[in-house]
Amino acid sequence: MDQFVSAFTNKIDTKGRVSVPASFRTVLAKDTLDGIYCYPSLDAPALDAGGKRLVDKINALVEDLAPYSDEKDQLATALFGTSEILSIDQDGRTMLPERLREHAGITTHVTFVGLGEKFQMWEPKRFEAHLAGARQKVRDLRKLLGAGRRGSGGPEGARE
Amino acid sequence: MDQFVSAFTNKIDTKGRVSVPASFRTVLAKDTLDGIYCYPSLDAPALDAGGKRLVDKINALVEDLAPYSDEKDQLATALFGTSEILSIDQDGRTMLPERLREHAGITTHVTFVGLGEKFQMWEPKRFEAHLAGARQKVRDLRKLLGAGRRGSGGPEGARE
DNA sequence: GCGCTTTCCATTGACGCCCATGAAATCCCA
DNA sequence: TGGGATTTCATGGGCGTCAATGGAAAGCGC
Repeated sequence: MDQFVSAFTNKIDTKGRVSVPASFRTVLAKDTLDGIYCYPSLDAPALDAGGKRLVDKINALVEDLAPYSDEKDQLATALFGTSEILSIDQDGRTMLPERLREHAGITTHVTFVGLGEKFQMWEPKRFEAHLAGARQKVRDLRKLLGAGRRGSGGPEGARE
Repeated sequence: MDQFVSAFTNKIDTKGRVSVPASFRTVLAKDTLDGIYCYPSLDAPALDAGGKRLVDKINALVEDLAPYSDEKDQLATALFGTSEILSIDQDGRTMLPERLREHAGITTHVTFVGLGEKFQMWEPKRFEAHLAGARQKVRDLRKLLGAGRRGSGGPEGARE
């Protein structure tokens, strides 16, 4: 598997370490830059994270802009300036800097959420709320799109 | 990693020395001209800095302009004329000349901000404000960019 | 000699590396 | 197919190393 899938909640220990879910580590190993590329989500109290693929994507975005343009510097500031390369120790744990923890409101536990080519880290309670909202949105959307078909309220195609 | 990433705030000591963040030093070491190439940002109260790659890029930019044109002279003056090569001592510290500190309003602390191929130095408070603006701008920008692609919620318009 | 700059050394706290433990999942074999 | 043995994972803690910072010592010009 080369995608981040499913959700896991792990504990932050007294030294500030958290285990990265084993399955995520496997994905990162194939896509690595020797660590986790991580930055605050722009519009959610969460952290976006991924491997080299994610970095390449961001680089492409920035490279597209004219050199020495205001936009380029601003984009680079918002992306690279707020990012961190999180190292993973040999036991598969990482440490979240204060700045990142604060953005996500993370204190004692972290929920890792797979989103395919990247993943997010959430404060567990907040993620629960976020998920509930997201699922409601999907239900609404489906009503509009798939008025003809029916899965009714049934099987959850998502995670839980 | 061969890019300047993340942000660090370090202190200027009584002798005017500041530690260059270790991760930046690593990048510079691979890209070195034995020091830091540094000049006042053109449109921000900050300092732009980098290694050989940055110098090459600036050269290319200048060379692109018509020979003997006013633009070329002006750009060359604005960039090269105000630049400095900052040395790094064996403990990884450098010293900012008065002229540069003044341009950025730097007094007791310096925030080093990675922008990928180069980095900037800011007075911490000013950077905070600048960052808030940059993030907002990127949010707006993304709405524009993402509007054309996949129906709204699709993953990866940019990030998030 | 005196002030200023540059090199070297010392401190402290953070982080990486190593090993240990216990729980859960997996495997294996009767 | 069931149950014990083995492996994988998440978590805890001790310890050495390195980075950031402060201060002392040594070179240089006036």
